[in-house]
Amino acid sequence: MDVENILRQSNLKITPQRKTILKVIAESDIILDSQEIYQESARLLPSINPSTVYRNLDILLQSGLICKINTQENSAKYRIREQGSHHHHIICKKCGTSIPLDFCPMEELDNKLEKIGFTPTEHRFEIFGYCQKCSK
Amino acid sequence: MDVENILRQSNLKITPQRKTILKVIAESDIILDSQEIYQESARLLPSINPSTVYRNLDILLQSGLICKINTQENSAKYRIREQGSHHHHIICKKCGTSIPLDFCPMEELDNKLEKIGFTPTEHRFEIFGYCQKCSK
DNA sequence: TCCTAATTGCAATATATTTGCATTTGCATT
DNA sequence: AATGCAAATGCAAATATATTGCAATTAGGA
Ligand SMILES: [Mn+2]
Ligand SMILES: [Mn+2]
Ligand SMILES: [Zn+2]
Ligand SMILES: [Zn+2]
Repeated sequence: MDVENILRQSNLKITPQRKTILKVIAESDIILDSQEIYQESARLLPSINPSTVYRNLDILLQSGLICKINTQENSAKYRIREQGSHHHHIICKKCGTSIPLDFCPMEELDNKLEKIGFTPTEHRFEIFGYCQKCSK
Repeated sequence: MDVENILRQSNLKITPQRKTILKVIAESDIILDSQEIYQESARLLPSINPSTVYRNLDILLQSGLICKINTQENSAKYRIREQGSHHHHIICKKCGTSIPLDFCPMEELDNKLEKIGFTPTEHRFEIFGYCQKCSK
């Protein structure tokens, strides 16, 4: 689906700025920080302002369209959140409910692993416990 | 072991500032951010300067005495790195080498899980791949 | 087309962290 | 114990990152 319809589906107003920002994030094959998102957006839409980028990152996050990754570096990174993409689960030991997570620990480790020369191929991450209903 | 000997073991000069900073991190039962580490250090050693805290956090990190955690919030958090404490592994599929990690993804998720009312009891995190030797 | 709330740009502000530099200090060596 | 010197510190200034108030603009439904 194209950026415009994705925004419509989330009941977000369609503005050139918002479309550009989401497009930049969606079409990047690497995770980007706010600076990079601003810079690339400004290349496509020179009049765009950093505040607009920050504000839209918040809105897109809240709408669940993007994910925020906290890396080793000092600025947060963002990536598109595609349904059906790689993800992990929280699993309730009582009722079996499986809640998908929008967080993958690998994203924070890629730098570190590269430094020690380790080439990851698979990983496993699962959280077990009790969901809200079953903890009561 | 006491803070002074830990520093000596890592060939770090022993200064009142460094001792205080490490003590604050070591004796806290929660992970602290740089501000909190500065504030608590300043309570014990009023003359200490924020720059000194930042510089020492870097040095202690490099020496492997503390771990840096990247949380959802805007500032990094730190905790002591105790040998034998909870940790995860990187595992080489060829030679079987198991490398311990000083990173636990749970630390970044505790806030998020609490918000959705999930009470975690166990978790699993493992990375598989090829170590430096075996990738060649 | 009109209306209104949402969005934007801009400048000011806030917060977190880094850096240059002069001074002080830990500690190895005499 | 005195000396020498690299390492560490304090301080102020600089950077980097993110937020906010406000007036002007704009999207999109009525
Ligand atoms: Mn799933
Ligand atoms: Mn182990
Ligand atoms: Zn994953
Ligand atoms: Zn863990």
